[in-house]
Amino acid sequence: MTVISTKLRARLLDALAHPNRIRVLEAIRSGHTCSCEIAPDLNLEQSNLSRHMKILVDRGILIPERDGVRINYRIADDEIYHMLDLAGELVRRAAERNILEEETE
Amino acid sequence: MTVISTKLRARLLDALAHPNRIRVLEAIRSGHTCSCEIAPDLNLEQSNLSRHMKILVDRGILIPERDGVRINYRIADDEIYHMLDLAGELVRRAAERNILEEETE
DNA sequence: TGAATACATGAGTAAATACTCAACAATGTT
DNA sequence: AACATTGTTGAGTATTTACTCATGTATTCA
Repeated sequence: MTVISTKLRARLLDALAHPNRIRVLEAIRSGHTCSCEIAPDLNLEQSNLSRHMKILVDRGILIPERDGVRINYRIADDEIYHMLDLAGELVRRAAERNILEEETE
Repeated sequence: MTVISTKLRARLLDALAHPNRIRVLEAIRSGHTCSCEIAPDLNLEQSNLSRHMKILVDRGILIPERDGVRINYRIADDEIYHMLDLAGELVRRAAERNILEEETE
């Protein structure tokens, strides 16, 4: 079996490791398709969002498709959402553990 | 349903988003338990590794347990490995997509 | 052609990150 | 107590990141 590059995995995880990029992906998940919708929705500066989108595209997470003046984005792989859900699950369970640990201290 | 903090999720993902921290987790997965084994195995400066371990512990990913002079680490939640596997899967599939896209260009 | 809309980018800045070396702290052994 | 082993931490540095403001580019439509 092939060893998967830790570097590429780190690059992927890193692309997801920003609150605003997570929010962008959730926005796309819930139906938004272009920056022009996402920017006001998330209250992000246009140039700032553009740079976040570039990161998500460059890392193969989003696929851009021009449609007139706008650029619609779609997720490259639905498993990305699985990743975000799993991260949420882990955070939830970590919080539970900490509560339990405090109780037994 | 509760909205999971994007900030906490980002912090978790960020903790995993470094090649050496991924390698550390793989080392622990494969049976290593303390820095004294991991440092030479991964060829990392001891103080550097110590800081990586601190990040993993602080973010609730590893749990440290003192045993004499050494500190043994164990994974707080096995789903962390699931996360790393999923990241690998996503990277693999992204690479496949790029090959296919190049062919159709 | 000129205006409008959507997006990208250069320049500058502040903060965070990863790393190294040297010194320090904790634990166990003789 | 002296020493060895393991791990932490302060200081310094280089690089990267996120952000903003202003400007530039691409596309559409009047």
